[in-house]
Amino acid sequence: MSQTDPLKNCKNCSRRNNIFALLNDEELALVDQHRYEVTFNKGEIIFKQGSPLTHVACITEGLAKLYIEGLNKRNLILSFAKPVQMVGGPGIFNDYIHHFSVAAIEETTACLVDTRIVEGLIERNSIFACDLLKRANQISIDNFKKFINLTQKQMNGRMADAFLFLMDDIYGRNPFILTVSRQDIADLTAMSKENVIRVMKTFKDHQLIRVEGNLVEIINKKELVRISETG
Amino acid sequence: MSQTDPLKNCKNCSRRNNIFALLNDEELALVDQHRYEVTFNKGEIIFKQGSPLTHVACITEGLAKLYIEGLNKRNLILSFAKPVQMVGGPGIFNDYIHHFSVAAIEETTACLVDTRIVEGLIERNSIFACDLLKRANQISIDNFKKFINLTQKQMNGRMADAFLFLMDDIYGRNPFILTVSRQDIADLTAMSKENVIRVMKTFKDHQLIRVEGNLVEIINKKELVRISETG
DNA sequence: TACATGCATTGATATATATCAGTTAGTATA
DNA sequence: TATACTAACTGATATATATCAATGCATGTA
Repeated sequence: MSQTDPLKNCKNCSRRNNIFALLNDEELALVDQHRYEVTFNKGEIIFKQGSPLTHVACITEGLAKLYIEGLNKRNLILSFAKPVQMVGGPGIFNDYIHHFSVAAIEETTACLVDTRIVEGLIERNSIFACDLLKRANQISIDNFKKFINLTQKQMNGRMADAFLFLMDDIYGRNPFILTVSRQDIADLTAMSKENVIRVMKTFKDHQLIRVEGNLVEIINKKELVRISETG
Repeated sequence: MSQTDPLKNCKNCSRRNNIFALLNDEELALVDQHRYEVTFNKGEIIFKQGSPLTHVACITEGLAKLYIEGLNKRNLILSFAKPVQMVGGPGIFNDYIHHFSVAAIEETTACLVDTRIVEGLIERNSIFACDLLKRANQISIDNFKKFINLTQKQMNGRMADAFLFLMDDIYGRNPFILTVSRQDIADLTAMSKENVIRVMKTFKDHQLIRVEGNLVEIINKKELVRISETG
């Protein structure tokens, strides 16, 4: 499955985030010297909400979830991170605290880069800074959509959204192997896991999706989009 | 009410956002040359969601609401902007579209600054850029709290939050004159206006708040905080 | 004065969703 | 093999919340 790519250094890395193309060789070498490549087992925490923010992560393999630990042990999944996404934290330039947790859903490899290095680059390379600002803005825009999803749609609409999101943005293929649990989908859609199962059943009964174990296929995308849009 | 401050130019402006202190005289003069001071009547739209983003606004007087226009004519208020807040838009560096609307709740004066000027400053002044990034990050952090409020608390908790927010962050005094409508509070807490009224009544009955017309006083802040925290 | 308009309010009702209790099935562990 | 454990699933019930319909109460307007 994975290539025989040694990921030896940032300059030749085939799994690096686009943002690093904005750095010159010297800057890239600096990043390279201050990164740690770590592989996390399924279920392991990469960043823990409330802990000091010392590194940002660049996911090179696997899949991780970004989630807020909320009230009464309930979580809210903000998003997932797959290769080659960068998972920073809004704590940068602020309180240097992680404001959400990140955990590996599958076995996940990440390069951890010292935030001080990132900050140095922001200060000396304005193109890099602009790109980070652009990314922060894009996350904001995505959050607006999520706000409407979660507060103005009911369960069917939220679930339709979730499946379209998983297919298009996370797994990027149509029959896909669902590596996230029902509870994760519940945390993503802000509903109970029981209702996740129930809505999945109605989607199955209405021939919108096909579910066989962990294999999920979107059969009627058009209708799912309609459900997602009408709430 | 308002000072005899002519707001003549950015350099001497007593109502300018802290971020402009990071600019030198030349940069500040550039901003000054490309700003338009406009007063909006109550109810008027300052920025309209979906329209091109050409300017950012610095509120110098009054109060505005930032809201997403969602499904079925329902709005979600993200936040309010009072003096001396800057209201940009995450569309900067992205699609140059407004992703939320901004409307005056009271008569509101704002300086509109060309985004191209702001972008130029970001590129040439890294301290300015870092501060903007910091602000974008802070908005993200605030949004996380909002996510938990809206998805994991029920009506009483959300309303308690709303009143504490209005007192502490928006009006900044205790008996305060509520210039936002019941519908606005509904849009802020993602509930129906009828239920806003009902919960306000129970808060009144339990001696948590005092309401007389538009005048609201928080009587039992401690209990409101408790309700907010327990959901 | 009479009328329209918009906001605040109230009560009755419908409904979306969570919770609880329990079953099943698959997987790991002793 | 037996046991424990977790995740998936199901049905019954409780409850939070929205919706609907109506009323009052301002404020402005013909």
